[in-house]
Amino acid sequence: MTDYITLLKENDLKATIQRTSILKSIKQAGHINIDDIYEVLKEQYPTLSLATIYKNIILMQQNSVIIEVPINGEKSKYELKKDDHIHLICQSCGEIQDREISVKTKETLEISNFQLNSSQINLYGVCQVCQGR
Amino acid sequence: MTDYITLLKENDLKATIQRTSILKSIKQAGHINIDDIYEVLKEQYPTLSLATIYKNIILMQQNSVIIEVPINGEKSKYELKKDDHIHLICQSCGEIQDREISVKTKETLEISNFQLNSSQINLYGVCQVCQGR
DNA sequence: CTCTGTGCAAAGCGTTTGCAAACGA
DNA sequence: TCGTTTGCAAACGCTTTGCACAGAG
Repeated sequence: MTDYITLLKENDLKATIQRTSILKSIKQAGHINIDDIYEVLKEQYPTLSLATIYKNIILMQQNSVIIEVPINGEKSKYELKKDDHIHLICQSCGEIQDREISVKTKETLEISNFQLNSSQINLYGVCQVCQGR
Repeated sequence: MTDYITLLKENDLKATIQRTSILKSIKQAGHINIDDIYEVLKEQYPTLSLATIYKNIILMQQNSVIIEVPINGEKSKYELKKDDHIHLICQSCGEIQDREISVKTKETLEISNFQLNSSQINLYGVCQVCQGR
């Protein structure tokens, strides 16, 4: 818990129970959308409102604590901020796995005349578990 | 025009003026969102309704005539269907450029135990024009 | 103690739906 | 002609807003 408090303060945000809880639910799920955060947290905090989640998701995005993951045809999910990475999105079960962007891949993405800030790589397919069915 | 009629029929869709016009506006813009399609087309077809555009965008997506391009923090744009490619998204002017995915890049994205269907690569940065300011 | 954050309810908007009339094949 | 598509208006559902109260620093 303490680590989320620190994380928030480092990014100029007050540490409230709502915010640390949201971060906790994101961390636990890996990638999660707003409705699911609400479902998870309202058990523990029955008075928590969706509006609060929306406000904080926007805020924590602006302050680089979390990152939006837009997914084809679905509501965006959110993940804790970390270095750019690849998302393996299973079209069968919906699971999202993270993979490092290899040095080789990075090199091949250096495009002349474009000053690259961040990269978003989503690979859609079928994960190992679902292949075994 | 004829080519859009063919394109639609090849994909099991009736060729209506609304549909060919939508495709024309997408082609011309390269990447465009629904509101902008509406803005462009209502000049020429004042009775065209937003509902019709929504219905057809969904339909043409399902029938693989067009592709959705989800963009961080913005409304999705749409492009004519073509092979997977890279989007260079300028965070300064909003322009989107397409680039081929090189064979080298493709190779580095072959991930074991994942059956890859399609890839979505968005690179956010500053385009050449905007760098020169 | 002060200022920011929360929760609730209402407002706002983008998107979808139902249906009669128009249209494509 | 027959089944599909369109346009309109209403309905819907997600997201945002305003405000009084609670809570963090």
